Amino acid sequence: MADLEQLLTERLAGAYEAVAGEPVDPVVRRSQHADFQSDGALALSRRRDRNPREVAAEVVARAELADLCDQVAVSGSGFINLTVADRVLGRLIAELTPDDRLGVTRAEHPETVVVDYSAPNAAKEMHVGHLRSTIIGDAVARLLTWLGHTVIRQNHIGDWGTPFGMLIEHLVDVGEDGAADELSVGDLTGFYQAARVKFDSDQDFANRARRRVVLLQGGDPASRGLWAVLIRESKRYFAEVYRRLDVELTQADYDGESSHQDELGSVIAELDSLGLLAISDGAACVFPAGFTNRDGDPLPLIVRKRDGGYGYATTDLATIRHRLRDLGATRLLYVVGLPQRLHLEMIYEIAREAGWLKPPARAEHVGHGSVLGSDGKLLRTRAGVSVKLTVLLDEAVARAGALVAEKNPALDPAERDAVASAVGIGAVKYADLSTDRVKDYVFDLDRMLALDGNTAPYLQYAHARIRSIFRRAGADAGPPGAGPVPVTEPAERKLALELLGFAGVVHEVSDTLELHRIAGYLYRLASAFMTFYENCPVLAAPEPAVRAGRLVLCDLTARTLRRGLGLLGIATPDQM
RNA sequence: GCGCUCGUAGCUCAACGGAUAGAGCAUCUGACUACGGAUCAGAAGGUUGGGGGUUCGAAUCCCUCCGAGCGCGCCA
Repeated sequence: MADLEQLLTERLAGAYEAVAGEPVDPVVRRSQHADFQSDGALALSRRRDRNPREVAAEVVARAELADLCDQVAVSGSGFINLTVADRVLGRLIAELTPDDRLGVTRAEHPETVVVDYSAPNAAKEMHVGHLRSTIIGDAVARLLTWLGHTVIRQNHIGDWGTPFGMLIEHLVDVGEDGAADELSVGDLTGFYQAARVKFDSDQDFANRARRRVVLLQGGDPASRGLWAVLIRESKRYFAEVYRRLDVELTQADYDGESSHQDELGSVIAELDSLGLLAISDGAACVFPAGFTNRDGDPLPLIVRKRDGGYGYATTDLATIRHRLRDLGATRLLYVVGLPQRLHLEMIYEIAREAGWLKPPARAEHVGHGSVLGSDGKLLRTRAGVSVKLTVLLDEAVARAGALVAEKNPALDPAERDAVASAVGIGAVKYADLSTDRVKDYVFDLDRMLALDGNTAPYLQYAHARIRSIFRRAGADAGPPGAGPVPVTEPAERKLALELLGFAGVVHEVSDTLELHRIAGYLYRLASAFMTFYENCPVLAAPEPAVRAGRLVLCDLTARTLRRGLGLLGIATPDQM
């Protein structure tokens, strides 16, 4: 089944082409003034030097819309307004009902997509700075997976580099068992800070740490063993955070910096053989085209430091080469904060110059803004450090729990905890995903957990209400009607039209990755349902056919909310 | 200095180049003898930071100025 917008577009496109002698685009979109509108006549009239209204009238006369639209009106300025017939809405809703994909077709050209997200640092606790990448990346991965793409999730954790010298030495000091105890309680920050303090205050320790880095990077087995303990404990901790966040990142998705260390030499050799390498101030650099520094000189990416060591830039190059050459990805998504834009653009450019990144493959920076505190600055604790993610989530869930206990005291405690988690975590995620991701936003639990407006609890409540109808209806709900669904009331029409719009939104977002458009859609859908719910009795409908039809609308709404929120990684409890 | 991102109602945010710029909160008015009032209906609230330009049409695209945040060679 084609979606409604598509159906109307096809009809009108034919008429436009007949009038114009050439294709006209765009043709049909949703409208506040009617169900749909077409503005093609305006552009066309300009090209033909004709009155837009006359052009529109001619198009309408040629288009065969009578079987789809009750009403086709031409505005004074040349807009064509389309009002879809009730029976058509009813038929399309009936067709949509048995489709468990809700009208969303799989991608015509499935591809291999790498989604790089979350990327916390090993041996450090996750903080609010990791929140957005983790949530956005997870939603992107869920969405593209559902559309039929082969999605490779990559958690590029910071598990390599100079800090590990001091961390390993501290591990030696406290003993492996002691360290495991210390780390397993999730106090990674304490462990890191203890190491840091010693490094800064104890000259002997600092020297040991530096030697340890050399040993580690030289492949010393004992050092690697100790390093592995730190990584193992870190991953254990990350897994717990991901479980709480309901984020689909697993052991298999780790692709840390350490996993590309063996490739660095070959990356540099390859760049050198291509003539891309230059020595500047003793460091091996690549100067990608189109980048300049503050003096207007070419801007280098340093791939080998003066001391012979490698930095993150080289690792990033090895990683992008691996993803393109070995994994065969054609779409690389870097879900990383906006401040890293320049660095990533340089990496992409070098990958192009090296011949690794070439069409149809492309790399996209799915950049996002920051999480701010109520003062409008980066969210920090009073002590000035980043807020721990677990602290943030604990508070969200606790607040949600209090809310649930107040609003629905009858819920048994175990159920209440599950709902509190779904609502609390959902609220945090939804707040992040419901605004344009390039903008910063203020972290405000009061607003996130509000029961009115564009929030997760509002959408979850709409879903729970529908589930409640079906619980109450019980067995006598009967099977969904097979025939056309009666759609006559304004509230029914509005709801039906929204339901038919899901596929369009999902496909649009799969391209732009503007997830807030899905959120906006779901909010409109939930609002339309709430209005319907107030105006159109379902179980007490005047006649059986209407009742059955309204149950179909309810069912479809619940499934769309559930699926839509599911794509965003947000749970939908049956009651709350 | 150069670059990136942003600037929309009192507040938080929407708006594929389309008509009269929409929601929620806060403010004011209404609606519980119907399926969960965690709701719904209505009112009021705007020179889309300023100024130019392109276009039949600009919050959106281009230029410029103002303001905010962030980047710009050996950290990640």
